[in-house]
Amino acid sequence: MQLEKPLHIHRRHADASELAGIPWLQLLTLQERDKAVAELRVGDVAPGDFVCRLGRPVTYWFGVVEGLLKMSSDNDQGMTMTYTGVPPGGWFGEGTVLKREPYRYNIQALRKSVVAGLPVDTFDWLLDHSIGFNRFVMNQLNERLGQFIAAREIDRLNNPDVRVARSLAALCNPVLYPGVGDILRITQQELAYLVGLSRQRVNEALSALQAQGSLRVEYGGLRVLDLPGLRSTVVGSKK
DNA sequence: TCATTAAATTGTT
DNA sequence: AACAATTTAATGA
Repeated sequence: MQLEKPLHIHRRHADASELAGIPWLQLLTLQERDKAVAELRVGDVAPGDFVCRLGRPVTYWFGVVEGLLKMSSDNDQGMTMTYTGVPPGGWFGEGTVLKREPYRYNIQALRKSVVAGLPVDTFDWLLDHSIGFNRFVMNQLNERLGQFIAAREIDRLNNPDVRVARSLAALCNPVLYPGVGDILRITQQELAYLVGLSRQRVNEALSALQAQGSLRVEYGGLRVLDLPGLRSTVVGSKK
């Protein structure tokens, strides 16, 4: 499977550009923000590195500043199933942090990435003190619920083009992943890995989606032109 | 800053 | 899975 890599990546403080990539900071008051920034840590992770592992105690609430992570889980047979990718702007694990449960999944870097972490105690403090923070977390939980329902549907789809379209739409969710914008930085190989198809098939699907005008294929990424169109893509064409 | 080279990504079979 | 073509990143003058 995968190599065991060091788990704790929190190293330095975030610089200005990294702070700008953390969506919930702007919802805080100055005092709250100061405290959060003081406790925030960022670190670089290499492809294959684990950000958190299933079963380990919760230490941080994590977010992606740059790069791409993969959320996966191992079933009892040791098979790894991938739930979703986590692009820039995505924060995850509120549920486990809230309940102080062990992580229920693995988070692994798909490529070289910058990850930010907020210590659980600071998370709790913000939850107790900040209206803006509460609103963000609530929004996040609600939106993620929708994502999981959509993910189950995607799993049942047998048409590769549609699977790719829906998965892409999920990765471009502006609420969960505000750091993405209209260009999603992801290679066809990475997308293939997330969706569970061959790179060739993904390439073919992307060409079809480009022909239908939903996106444009670019080097190292995709420009999303019609997000609703991606979501409603059906076999053959748009709904 | 520019030119050259290496590495990464894509399109195709 | 392999290959060539294309794009980006890295290097050094």
